[in-house]
Amino acid sequence: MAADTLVAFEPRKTPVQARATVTVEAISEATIQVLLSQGAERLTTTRVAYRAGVSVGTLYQYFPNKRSLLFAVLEDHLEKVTKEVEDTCEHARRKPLAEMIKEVVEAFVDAKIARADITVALYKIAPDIGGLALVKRVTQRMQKAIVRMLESAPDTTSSPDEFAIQMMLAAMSGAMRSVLEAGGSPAMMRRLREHLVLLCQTYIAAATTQSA
Amino acid sequence: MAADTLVAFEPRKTPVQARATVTVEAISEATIQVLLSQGAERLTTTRVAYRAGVSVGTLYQYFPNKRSLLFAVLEDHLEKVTKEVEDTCEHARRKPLAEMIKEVVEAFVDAKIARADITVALYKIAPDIGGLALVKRVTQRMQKAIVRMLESAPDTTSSPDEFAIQMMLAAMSGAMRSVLEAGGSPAMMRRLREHLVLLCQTYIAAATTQSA
Amino acid sequence: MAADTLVAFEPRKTPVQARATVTVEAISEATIQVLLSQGAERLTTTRVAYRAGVSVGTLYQYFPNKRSLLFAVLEDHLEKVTKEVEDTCEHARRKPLAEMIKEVVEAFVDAKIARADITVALYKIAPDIGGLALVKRVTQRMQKAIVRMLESAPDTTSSPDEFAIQMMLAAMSGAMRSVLEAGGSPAMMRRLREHLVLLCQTYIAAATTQSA
Amino acid sequence: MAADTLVAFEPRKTPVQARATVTVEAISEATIQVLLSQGAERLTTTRVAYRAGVSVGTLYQYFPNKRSLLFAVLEDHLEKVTKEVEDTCEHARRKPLAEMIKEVVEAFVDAKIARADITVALYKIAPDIGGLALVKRVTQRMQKAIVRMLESAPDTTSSPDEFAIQMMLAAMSGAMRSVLEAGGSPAMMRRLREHLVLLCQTYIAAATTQSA
DNA sequence: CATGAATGAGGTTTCATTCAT
DNA sequence: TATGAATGAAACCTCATTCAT
Repeated sequence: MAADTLVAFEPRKTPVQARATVTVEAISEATIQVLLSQGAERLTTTRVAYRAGVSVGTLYQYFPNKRSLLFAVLEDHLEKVTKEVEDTCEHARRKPLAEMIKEVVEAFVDAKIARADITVALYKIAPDIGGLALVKRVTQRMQKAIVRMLESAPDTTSSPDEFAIQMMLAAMSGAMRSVLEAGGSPAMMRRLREHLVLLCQTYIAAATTQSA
Repeated sequence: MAADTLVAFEPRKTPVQARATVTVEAISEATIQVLLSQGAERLTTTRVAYRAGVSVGTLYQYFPNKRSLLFAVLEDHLEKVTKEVEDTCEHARRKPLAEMIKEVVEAFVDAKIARADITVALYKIAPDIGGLALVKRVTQRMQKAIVRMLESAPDTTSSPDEFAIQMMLAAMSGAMRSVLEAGGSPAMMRRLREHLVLLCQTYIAAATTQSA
Repeated sequence: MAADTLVAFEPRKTPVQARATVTVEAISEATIQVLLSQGAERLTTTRVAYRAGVSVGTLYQYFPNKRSLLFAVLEDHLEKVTKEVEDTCEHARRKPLAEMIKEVVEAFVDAKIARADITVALYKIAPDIGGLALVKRVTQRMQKAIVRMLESAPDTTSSPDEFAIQMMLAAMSGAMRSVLEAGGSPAMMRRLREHLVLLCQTYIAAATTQSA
Repeated sequence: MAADTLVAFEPRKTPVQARATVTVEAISEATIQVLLSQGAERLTTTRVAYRAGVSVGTLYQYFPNKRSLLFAVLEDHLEKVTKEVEDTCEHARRKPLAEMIKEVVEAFVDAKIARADITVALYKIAPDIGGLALVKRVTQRMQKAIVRMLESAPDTTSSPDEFAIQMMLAAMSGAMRSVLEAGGSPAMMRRLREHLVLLCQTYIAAATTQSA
């Protein structure tokens, strides 16, 4: 499996019968199960199919190859997290800057923590399937949502510094990753949440001031 | 290859002879070359040996298995970065807090950027070889060095918040990773450097104040 | 797919209804299309069905298995060529020997060239489906037709040498095959046509004389 | 297996140790054995390796893929036949035209008959491995050899008609193929031999006269 | 009758590792 | 000690065929 370009890994066949939809769902779910229980190197298409209760052939009816399967699962996960951040941005419009940052960071952290195990599992496979392109895509979506939100802030005049937002996102996800991969305790997670809010708030405040 | 426990993957034999040292060096170097030129999935022991100008058999004389080889390379890389951070911490003692942070962050960023390609390549293999344990180890070393440094700060009274330092390290490496993996331009790197300094300074300042 | 014995691979059900005939026709046509556009190894029943605009299930209603499908297509092709040769033989009765040969050879060559691409495509699948038996069958039909024709020749006394006719057919189809597979140009084809006439005429003349 | 272009299918590794040479030989031999005993569709790399008494891995050390294996075997066979024709051409120089033709045709027929089973087996796989290019190559070699031979003929003035030689070769191999595939008896083979000589002699005589 | 989801045996190929030379 | 030939488990993926809907 080589992580090539940003190819679309759409399911090879769109399920038209109800049965098929169930099957696709089962396969995706099984992929996560196997990933969690066996690890990335033991994740084989055969095993996934077995876990999903279908034959390998069936798996390959819906996913042209292993990468597309992993890609779909990763995409699904990132989509959920991104959606939550976007929604939060929408909700937080017109609130004070600090509050905005707080809500976004918390939404992000909570989304990741809620799916902690999947998140960690996906970290491992992302490089193998060109996850970078995907990550870039959702990062841009989040950035755009945050920019829109910040533009509605009542207590700032300058337009938001896009680079700073990128930095914030990078720091935020990077820190999350480090902690999640290290397998932090719930208590740890709570402190992480608080501190990440603080970190982002102070940074954005400083960056905004500076670039103003 | 499963990322099991924190087993030591020390080279099987300590090279006492000059020739052996050269060989080990050549193999390590070849590993990086292959990793960079062919990617993680095309990194085979045979290919590495070929690139190093030795036979597979010889490779296995110095490394009991593939993981130990990759482990050694990763360890070497992390060691260098960590050393540089530690040295910088030593040098920066008794300077003002902001200056301390600046120097440490810059040392870290510069070390990573100087070996950008290797760094990115190693990101990909780390999960496969239990790189987490290694990362934890060096993170602790850096944390300890930073704590020692901060304790010598003339402009703070409270002892440094260890958790905050962890957070800072996590944010710092996480942000670096995001940007490096995205393949940022040199200009991007320069801004990254500045902003990361700013981010860490404001965060540590805030965290120190808060926990005081 | 093993090329077993000379089993009849008749379509599983005789299409009594018009709709069925259309379907069978479409499937046969699709088979050729796929063969030409994708090659023999990419010729799958699913693909053929898709190209024909029906489901695999439907395909299997009319052809018990893949071999029978290919067999039918090959049979159809050979039938057409053979028919043309037979008709020509009928038309050419009582003409001078050389003229007879000329007409038969030209009929054969023209039939093959008119369907050059199909001919070449079928060469590839014939071995896989026991095409030999089929070829033998039509060769015998052509031989018989030629014998009947030659018996009506006004300028020979001896009855035709059956072996020589076999040889002629073998040489004729073999040469055609070589040239078609090599992808000869139209100009090449024209010369081939002339020379093949010459070759057969001289050979038959010699063989007739000799065996007389 | 797609019959792509005229790629060189050289063994991936040139055997340097004596053991390796033996292995390559065994694999090639086993390929023919399996082809003869099991047929083209049952010819799998696993089976070949097993028959050769080595592991699949070993097979793939010397042949990068299945096609290259079959290609090598086909090449070897064609080489032998071609060599025999070339040698015969050399020997037959300065003899009368009819004698020349006779010797060449007989050399060709004999070479094919001596390896009848292999020849037939190879007919089946040739299309799958781009055998056409190979056939073209050896055909050209034989043509060239024949031209050189004919130029030394004492009883002709005009230089030989290249197209006619091509035709002769096509007819000759085509007829051989038809008869061999039909599984002719030894008696049949003997008559084939005689008649093919006659066919070629008369044709070349006619073609030479005509084009003169 | 038609559909298309499901099957699963089996094929090709890779590659970490061993061991006789 | 170095070599590189040999191993073989195991991975990915295809496709002819069936059968419930």
